Amino acid sequence: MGAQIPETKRRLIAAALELIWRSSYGSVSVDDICKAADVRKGSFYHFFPSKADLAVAAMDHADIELRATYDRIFSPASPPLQRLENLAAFIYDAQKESAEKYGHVCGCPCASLGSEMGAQEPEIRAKFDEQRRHKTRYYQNVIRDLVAEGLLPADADVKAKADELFAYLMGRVMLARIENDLEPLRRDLKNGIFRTLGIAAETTPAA
Amino acid sequence: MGAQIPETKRRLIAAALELIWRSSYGSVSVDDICKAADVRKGSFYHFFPSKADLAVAAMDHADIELRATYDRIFSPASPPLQRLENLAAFIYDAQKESAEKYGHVCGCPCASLGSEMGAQEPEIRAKFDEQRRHKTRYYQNVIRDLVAEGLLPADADVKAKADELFAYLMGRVMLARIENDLEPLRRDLKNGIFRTLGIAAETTPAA
DNA sequence: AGCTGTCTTGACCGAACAGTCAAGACCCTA
DNA sequence: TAGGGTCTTGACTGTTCGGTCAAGACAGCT
Repeated sequence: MGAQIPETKRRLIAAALELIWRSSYGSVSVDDICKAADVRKGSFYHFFPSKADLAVAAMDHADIELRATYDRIFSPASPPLQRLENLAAFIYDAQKESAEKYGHVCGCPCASLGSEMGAQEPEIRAKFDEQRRHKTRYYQNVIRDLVAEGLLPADADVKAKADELFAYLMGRVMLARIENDLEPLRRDLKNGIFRTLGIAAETTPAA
Repeated sequence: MGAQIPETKRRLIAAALELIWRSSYGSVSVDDICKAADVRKGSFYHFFPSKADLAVAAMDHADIELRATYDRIFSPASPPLQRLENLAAFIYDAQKESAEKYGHVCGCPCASLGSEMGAQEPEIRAKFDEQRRHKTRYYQNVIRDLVAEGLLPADADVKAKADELFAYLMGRVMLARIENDLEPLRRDLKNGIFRTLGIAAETTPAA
């Protein structure tokens, strides 16, 4: 199981993810990635048949890195409303960190890659879809618990609500990147999540 | 006023918009655009100082082309709920048309460009922001009419709701592009708009 | 006819691009 | 210690990239 990824390959993936996240797939060359990873080009093509394959590996890496965090955010030990607040806070914090580190809000690398290259590289689209389904499983789980607690009606369409939540969050994060603006995430994201799911929000926007 | 844009320049803008919409900024070269517009490269650089400047002009063109359509969709002659239904139907129809014409759902060219290049080309970000503000003016207008008709409470935050609607629609359209899937637009967009604005939806999802 | 400004042309540039390859270094196992 | 698979290296390929340029075509004006 433990795939035992070689150090060089790991460095290439990490460098690619960082560079593509900051700018874009098309703006980052294989040479850029090799230089950032301190790896020669021949090694690159030893591990990856093409630049697009590395991009897919980078998407995978980004997703897998987040799994422990998502397990913590959606821990069944927390009440479901708390989990949603955790999610909103995490998204804001992660985007804020990217802005401080790279000078601008970086959004979601998988969504940006999917938008830029999904049509031309089917494997990128497929990887995005896989990750979308993976994330909506967390959302479905918390929605079911909201139903169980009576915070959502028993006949709520769990799958539909989870899909709506994914679309809402992705849109908000991408907009934050495009506009380079964290403020709407800080101010409105929590209420937006509640509204999207149909939970009566008692809170006012963050000051 | 009538800026009198030369035919050659017009062809370059149209070709650039089409090619970038289909694929992406980074995947389309100046040569590609020139070939599609049947224009020689020297002419290109006579009209545009750089590829990025053409992209901004293409965003402008895309937006201006839509203004008459938006005026029709949001005509004050229609009841406000009808305007929102018009909007949902237009978005679906436009995306469906792009899918039939180009083989896949193309999303919004300005959002894709903004995501891909906004960080590196400030003028692209600025143009996107200008267009976002322009569109939210339509949304604010219809929200005020919804308040006037008692469909929204008198103390509704018009600007906040308009911004939420923009984010929701952009997210939905970008997701349709990434996943190459029209179905959620057809099935859920109308209800999603109502939910985003806080209007009690009496309708069930489209079959 | 001559001038001027706008537009067009096609050849041209150096840099950057994705990708290749043969040769060798390294490490495990036999 | 010999062999073989994995990895590394750096030079290399042919193409394409965004952008430049000088020369000329063409129109409108005088």
